[in-house]
Amino acid sequence: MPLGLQPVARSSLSDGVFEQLAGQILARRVAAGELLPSERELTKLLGVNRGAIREGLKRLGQAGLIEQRHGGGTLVLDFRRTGSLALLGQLLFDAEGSPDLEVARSIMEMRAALAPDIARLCAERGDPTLVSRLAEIVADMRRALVSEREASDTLAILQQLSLEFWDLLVTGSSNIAYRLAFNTLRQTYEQIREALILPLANELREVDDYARVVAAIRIGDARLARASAEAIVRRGTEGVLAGIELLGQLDAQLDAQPGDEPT
Amino acid sequence: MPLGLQPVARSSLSDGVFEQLAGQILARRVAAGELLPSERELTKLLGVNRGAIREGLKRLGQAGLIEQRHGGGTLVLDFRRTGSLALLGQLLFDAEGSPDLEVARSIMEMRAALAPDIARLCAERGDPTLVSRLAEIVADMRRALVSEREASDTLAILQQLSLEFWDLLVTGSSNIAYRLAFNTLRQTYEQIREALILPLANELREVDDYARVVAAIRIGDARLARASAEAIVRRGTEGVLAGIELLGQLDAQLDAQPGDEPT
DNA sequence: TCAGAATATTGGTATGACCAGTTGACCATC
DNA sequence: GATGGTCAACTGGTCATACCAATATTCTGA
Repeated sequence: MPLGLQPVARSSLSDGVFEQLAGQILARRVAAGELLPSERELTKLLGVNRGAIREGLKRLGQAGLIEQRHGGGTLVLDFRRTGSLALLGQLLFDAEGSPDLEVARSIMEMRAALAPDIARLCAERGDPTLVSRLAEIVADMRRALVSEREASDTLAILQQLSLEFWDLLVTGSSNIAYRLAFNTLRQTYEQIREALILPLANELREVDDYARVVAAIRIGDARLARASAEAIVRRGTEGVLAGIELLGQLDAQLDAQPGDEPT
Repeated sequence: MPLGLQPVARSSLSDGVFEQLAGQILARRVAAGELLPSERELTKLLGVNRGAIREGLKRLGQAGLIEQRHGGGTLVLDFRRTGSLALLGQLLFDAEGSPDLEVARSIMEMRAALAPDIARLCAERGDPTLVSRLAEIVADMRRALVSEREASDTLAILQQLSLEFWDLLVTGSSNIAYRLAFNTLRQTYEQIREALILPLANELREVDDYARVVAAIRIGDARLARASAEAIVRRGTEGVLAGIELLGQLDAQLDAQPGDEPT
């Protein structure tokens, strides 16, 4: 009885420092080029000791949001020029917790651009054991489709299998940049995983597409692998873009009868 | 008289902690699943106080290399599954300072996959001011080509202009994921910038290709923009892959008469 | 044999001190 | 007026020490 339990989220003070400051910067409540309050001031503002402040600031620096200058204060950078891909996760949700549709769209677009090339490389370099493992996943997908679960359960399972499928492909591509980018995209993706189940339904259900990719890799046909992978992600991209379009129209309607003022 | 001076490199102790530990982990001198020495031990091993250790560890955590568990030690993660794209820079050079050709190849492949889609989005969404700025860059490239500099200077200038060209395109694509990925790739790219000048020569000199991309964006022809961008990066990718091939053969020859033993 | 308590170890937090760069005001010099 | 030096007041960087909180290990007694 797994019960779907998860480890209780724990977070340190420095995590809180990081998230709060990152949120402020990404929401442009502090402009690039300005100075952050000094570390000693931040201890008062945030109510934690200086060590925690510094740990959080180091993370902000690594994320490309700030630059600490000995004696000269902490400079806020323009994250659009210096920010790292890891910021996608922070950008996906605004302060009120509602997802940023443009960010979601961006992620889907990047996925659509990378996936075909990943499959291509996989076909050029892929090894036999990889192919058999991919085939197993496809078989699992087929089983999930014909099982007598509820439709939403089936989709969730397919989504999980699909993730594993792409994970294997990325590994098979032997491209460390793809591997690392995939890690980041996946982490971000997890945050909106459930919301994407329905928009991605058309992509997830077309198991034949996945089978075509596997077949192409098996015979080392890079061009076919590429095209087949493109066919997969196209369905999903279309679904998500359509969903975003819909939500955008909804927002527009809500804006016609505004509730609260922006800051 | 600019003299070609650069800001003196400075680095804090926690930077040193980060780099040393990251280097060890990325070089697999500590395996995933193992525990790092405790913070108190690290203070002795590295000769710095615990605050600096912790700041460095926080950065390692953000980079996806470790996981700190209250009371349970610091776990080394498998960076291939959890590492962020920002690690590319660390991975590009090994401990002896020689570049990892596979990493370089990965970067070029990712670039080749993203560039066409960036141009495509740019054509779909690009605004007129963008086009005029792009046209200026192309004009500058033409000027650089016909000027009477040394060939290497010309290429360096072209390389710089090319970077600005792509930077503008990325901005025009209105895709935050591309933007952030570009930042990271660019930072890594800077480390081997000079070494890439010659392999990229064919790409840099074909200014007409760049002009075609601009023209396509101007008329909003996404398909043409995509194809033209692909033509640009293909030249560079081929050049670099050929160069890597060459170096690989060289290494193989050197390995035939080994000099020192691996650790 | 094994639950449960005691202990050691680990990361998390707090404080206070001092070092080391940066900045700007002020001033002497040229 | 421009230049360079001095000084005080910041700022981030480093250090030592203590204690809290969670986990791992050992010991103990039923």
